[in-house]
Amino acid sequence: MRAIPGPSRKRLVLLERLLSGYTEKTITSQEIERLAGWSAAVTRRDISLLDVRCGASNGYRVAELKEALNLVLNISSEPQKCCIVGLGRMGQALLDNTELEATVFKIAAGFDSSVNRTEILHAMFPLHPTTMLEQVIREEGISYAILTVEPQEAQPIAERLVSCGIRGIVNYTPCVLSVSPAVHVENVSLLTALETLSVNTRGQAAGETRTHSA
Amino acid sequence: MRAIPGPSRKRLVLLERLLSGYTEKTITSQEIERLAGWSAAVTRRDISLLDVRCGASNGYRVAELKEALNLVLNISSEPQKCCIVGLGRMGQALLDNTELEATVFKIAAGFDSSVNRTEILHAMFPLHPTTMLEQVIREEGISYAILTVEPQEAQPIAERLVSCGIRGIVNYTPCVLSVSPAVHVENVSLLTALETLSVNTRGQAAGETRTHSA
DNA sequence: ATTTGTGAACAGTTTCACAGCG
DNA sequence: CGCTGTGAAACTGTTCACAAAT
Repeated sequence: MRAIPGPSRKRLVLLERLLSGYTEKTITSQEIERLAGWSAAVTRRDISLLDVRCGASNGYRVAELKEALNLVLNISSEPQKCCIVGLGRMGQALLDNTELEATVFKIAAGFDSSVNRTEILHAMFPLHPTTMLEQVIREEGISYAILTVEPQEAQPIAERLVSCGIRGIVNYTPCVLSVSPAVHVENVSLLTALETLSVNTRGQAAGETRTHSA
Repeated sequence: MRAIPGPSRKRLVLLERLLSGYTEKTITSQEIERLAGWSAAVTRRDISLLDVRCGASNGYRVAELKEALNLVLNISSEPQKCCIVGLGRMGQALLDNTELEATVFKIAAGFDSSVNRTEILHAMFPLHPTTMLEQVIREEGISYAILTVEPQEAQPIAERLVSCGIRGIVNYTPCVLSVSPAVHVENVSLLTALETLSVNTRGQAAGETRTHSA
């Protein structure tokens, strides 16, 4: 299978999210346009990148689409282990988040530099002092890190995460992380998001009828 | 001034974040490449979209760059009002978040459908039952909403937010919101972010030496 | 009749390469 | 000499429009 271009990747993730709550048997590219906000043509292109060809005329079979999406998004096979680094307000809010319950993503560990916190807090998975970071990530085979530390810790911790082979970081800090090109970073801090919303958009660029980014 | 193309917008936001913690007087496009992960050439293009021309030779003057970025990101002038809708775990974590303290973004109200919560919780700004949503947003002139409600509430609340003229939504739910093209949505749910990291990237698309998205 | 899948045209974005400035 | 700023080229991504499929 070919590599999926950047913009399509983002849309395919949103399409997976969209279909997860969709109960009809089939869906047309026009219906996706209505629900997701990007053009039907672009959806047909995106889907043609998958290896699904559901014939024609009555739209895509939802079950088949979901399967193909799970495959390309890597969320079909084994569980994927994550860890939370930083157990302040935000980290704690994510601790008992039910959002990942029915998914392949499993939180396997939590870290904080305050031993106090790691001993007092309760979770469905073990909490460790940050000194154990490298050891636990390697032993558990953790792929993704959720970064919820204080800003001044963000860059040094990111470097440690990269050094022990993490594959991607969900960055809840407003810092820009300098990491090896091999490691993916998703910036999801409130401030970054608000600034992105706030950008002057007098005369939007083509193809951007609706701004929709993951 | 011309409209800023989509990809440049995202990078300019990250550049602003980057410079906020940068103490040198000047910065070169090569230094930005090292820190942010995209090419120096693309940075020079991005900056040329701003109306800064800082001559040549010893890099950009950081102060001048910051000013131009604040202008184009709309974060120079008056405070911009936000509200939090949904005061569960995540909403509460954002309540006393210090992240927005030194910024133009001010949280002006919080909403929850449980009156219990709005009465028990403490914040620097008033908390209201969700029934008051439209009235408070209009009266306060709130521009942005931070959506931290339960998934089943996400779409109906989004529609109410749009109907009372909100300009953008930071979406902490894993739902794809169907809203008018005029309203921007930033999807920052943990699940969406993890799925984006997880996408098969054997053979990345060009220009994507590092994945960096807001 | 409706909707997919795709070649071809178009539009947007990045890279290259270098003239010109400090 | 190093670095910016930018034409021009290369490339990526989107839209159009229609033949094929059901």
